[in-house]
Amino acid sequence: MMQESGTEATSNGPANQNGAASVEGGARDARPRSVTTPSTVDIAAADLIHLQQHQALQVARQILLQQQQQQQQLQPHQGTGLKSPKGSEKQPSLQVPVSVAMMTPQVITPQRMQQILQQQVLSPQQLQVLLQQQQALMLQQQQLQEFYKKQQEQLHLQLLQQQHAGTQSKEQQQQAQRLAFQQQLMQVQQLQQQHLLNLQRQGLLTIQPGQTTLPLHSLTQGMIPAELQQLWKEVTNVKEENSSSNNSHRGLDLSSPQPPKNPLLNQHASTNGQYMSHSLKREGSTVDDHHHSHHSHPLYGHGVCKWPGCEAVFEDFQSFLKHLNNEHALDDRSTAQCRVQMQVVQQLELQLAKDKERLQAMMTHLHVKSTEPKPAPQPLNLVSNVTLSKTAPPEASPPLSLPQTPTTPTAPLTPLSQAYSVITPNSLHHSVGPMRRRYSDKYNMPISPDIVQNKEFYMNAEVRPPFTYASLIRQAILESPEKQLTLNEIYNWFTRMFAYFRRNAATWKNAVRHNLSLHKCFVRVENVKGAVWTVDELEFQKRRPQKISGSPALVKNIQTSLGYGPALSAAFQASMAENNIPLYTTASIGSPTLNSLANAIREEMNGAMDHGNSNGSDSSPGRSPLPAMHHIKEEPLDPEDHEGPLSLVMTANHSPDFGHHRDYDDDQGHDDML
DNA sequence: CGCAAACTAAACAGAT
DNA sequence: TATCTGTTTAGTTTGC
Repeated sequence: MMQESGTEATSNGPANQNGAASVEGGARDARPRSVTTPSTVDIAAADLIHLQQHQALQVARQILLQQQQQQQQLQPHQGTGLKSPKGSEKQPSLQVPVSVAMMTPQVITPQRMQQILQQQVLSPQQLQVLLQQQQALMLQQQQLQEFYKKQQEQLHLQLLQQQHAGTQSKEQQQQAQRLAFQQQLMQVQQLQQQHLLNLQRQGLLTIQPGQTTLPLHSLTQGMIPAELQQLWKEVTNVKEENSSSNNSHRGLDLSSPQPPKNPLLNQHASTNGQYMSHSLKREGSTVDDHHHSHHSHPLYGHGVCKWPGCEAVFEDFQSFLKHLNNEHALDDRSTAQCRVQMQVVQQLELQLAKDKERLQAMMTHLHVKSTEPKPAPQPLNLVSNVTLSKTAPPEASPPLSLPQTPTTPTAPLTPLSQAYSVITPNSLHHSVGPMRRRYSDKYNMPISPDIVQNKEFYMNAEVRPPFTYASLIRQAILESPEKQLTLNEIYNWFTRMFAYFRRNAATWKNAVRHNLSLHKCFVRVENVKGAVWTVDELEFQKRRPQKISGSPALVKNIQTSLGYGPALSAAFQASMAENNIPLYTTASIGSPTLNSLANAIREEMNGAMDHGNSNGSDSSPGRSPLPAMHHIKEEPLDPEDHEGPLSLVMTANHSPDFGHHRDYDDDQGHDDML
């Protein structure tokens, strides 16, 4: 009885209602028959990014123009252009790219929010979404701050050390400077973009062909040339100040050729530029060390100098350091850059703050008490307090699990969101919500990449993971050193990895057992101390193909992924590497989606694809792979042991969503299993 | 609508 | 005996 899961059931559906657009379909390619998603838009994620970058460049150019104008007065000649398109520098005009003009960037203005609210009464899920976003924003803010601090530190160091370093070619510096601006602006924009994408993903924000809402506004609007000019002035002043102050310290600096211990640098040396994506530090890893810069020197990664505008490659960190000292000595430009960046960041923060306030107000208005007044990164908890009239259903209990809300349909998201999900930082909450029972097969893909990446999320959020039990069990087993686990260990894995499984133990444990027995891919092996379960990968893979061939949509997805996947991921990787912003790449927010995508693609290719459509009929018993090892459970004739196909779609967007937290059931939660 | 897959519940049996 | 582990069956939900 308790289960009554019944909960909602209903709703679901309407994934597409709001104008969600299908990213995939559109732009990227015209798949033979693209999916059904008719609709709307098609702004491929990649396009979005490009667009933004383009805009960012434009903005940067404008800024540069301003600066140059000023500089020119001082030093008439300066030349050389950066790689960027010509001319930009000389012309005074601040041309705004058409694209920018068209976009009329706007963020989610209060009005927009209102619209959303009005359109559909804010459903609990939506609220959750909002809350999550808010959290995300806060996180981002924090990261920004960190980043900023680092930059400052760095700057300071450089100032001290290199004050004396001769002034090298101005031109070089100028170039670097320009690029630096561009990159930094882009970085900031990306931040916003993330936010936006998240919103879009949630369906709260819809992008339509005609009207594209892009985050740029903050830059284009927030930072108008005039402001920048002002900034520049400030900067120059500061620089002077610095230089004067530096003089006083200079003696010290000179004495020490190498920067006084810069922890950062030292550490980096060890990593030697290796840029590790901490986003998911898989296993061991210390808890959150992502803060520690040692992970990645902001200016050095992948053996490349990350100094804006500089892409020099270095073998070792030492070389890089030299380069840094020589080529990027601290001077006006560097200082200026930082200053500008500061401003930009501030602008963004303001923006974020505003949105945050809005959210708060909204929530308050809706009687939702958010626990998160403070920007604590605590993921997912906010929601907990939502006071919904709903009674917590035994099953999904979380307050949120509410039944239906059109917006965050179980069915995960519209195509659009799916597409985006691939690109956006998954970490942020996929909207889960309601999905009560099962998520479409699409989510059954091999979760490994995904699960790992969202690990923290699932560990803390009582969100039902969008994977089938079979997938989860497989994951648990594969993660174990021996690739085998006892039933109890599997249980433990579930509870450890998913907050969701800290409750209703009887139910899901039963399901686990059921799955173990039912699916051929799980092989029971007698062991000294009992029995352990292993995974017959072949069997597991076997099932996937069926689904694919079966559903056009899935097929299409895969095809898309395959077709563009590589390109996309490559592009992303490049782009990420390029602007790799510690902010984004690092932390919990992680943007692993790209990796996820890549991994997913890889997996799919390996598995599913090869079987391809081959058999739609079913598992051919005959050819069943040799029993890999262990004895296979003898199942003479199982009626329907056909395993389910895990569909492999790589949509990364499961929709987990925010967490409800544990406060709820904590009490009963884990104990049962433990 | 039918089918297949997944989920939930539960009965049942053997092992501890 | 109680609990755990495994197997099965049945009913429901969901997506295609």
